[in-house]
Amino acid sequence: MPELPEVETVRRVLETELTGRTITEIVVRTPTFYRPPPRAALTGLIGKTVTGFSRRGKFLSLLAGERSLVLHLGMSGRLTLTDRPAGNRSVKHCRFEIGFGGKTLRFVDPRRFGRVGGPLPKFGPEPLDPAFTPDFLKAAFQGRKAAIKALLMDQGVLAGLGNIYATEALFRAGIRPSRPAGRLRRAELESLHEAIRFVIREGIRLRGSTLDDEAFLDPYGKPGGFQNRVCIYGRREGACGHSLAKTKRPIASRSAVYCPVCQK
DNA sequence: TTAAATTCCTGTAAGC
DNA sequence: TGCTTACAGGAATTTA
Repeated sequence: MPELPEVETVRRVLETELTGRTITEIVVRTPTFYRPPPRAALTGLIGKTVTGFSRRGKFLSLLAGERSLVLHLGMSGRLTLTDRPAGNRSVKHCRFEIGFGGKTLRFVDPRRFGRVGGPLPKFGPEPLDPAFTPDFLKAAFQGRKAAIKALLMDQGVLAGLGNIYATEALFRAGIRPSRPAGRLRRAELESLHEAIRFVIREGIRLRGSTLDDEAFLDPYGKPGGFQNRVCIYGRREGACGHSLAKTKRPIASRSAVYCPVCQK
């Protein structure tokens, strides 16, 4: 599922491939989005030239001068580049296509959790921004009783972490996902800060993580490499050699995996 | 203010 | 084998 490193990987590819190209065609293939895209936001792009792509957290924005189009991949969304013309009806789960005269950008989203258009929500800092510091974590967690993992995945606290990178960062920092955030000690905040930056940087460097066949692929259709560096996510035994445990209760309504030996 | 629960959806896995 | 059920996930929304 796309988290910050995956979205950043997509952003870099699209910026390289599409900047300077002019949008010639918009094909909305399935009008049955969970949140239907404002048609005008899409069709208004016709004739505009792409000036770049930006990313905030897991949100991606296509920039075309004054106009922009916000995209979120949800959990199964994929942006695919093809040399085929738009309008191929045999592509399954294709929600819309943007034609660039010879190149086509497809938004394919089987589970329809993806979003198109609309404003960006409020975010916490980017993990690789200088504003993200151990002191920031201390202030953000002050007095909070919620599980640390829930806060790490709260985009309003810190932008870009999802289940995979939060799980990995907590393992590397030796902190159990169920710990109340406000009770972390200074040394733990420091190693957590370091661990978050490490997994995000590695995730970007390795072009995201592709954990199974249906998982993330970049716009060329290429898998990422971070799955080979994963220590506990999706594994039965941790990279530490210990067998992993699940928290009794889900955290932020999803199961949380940890190493009962290494994570205190 | 915070936090927990609910909702969207469908491919996959597990259970019978 | 075929059917049913449970589950997974991110974020907006609702409820406590």
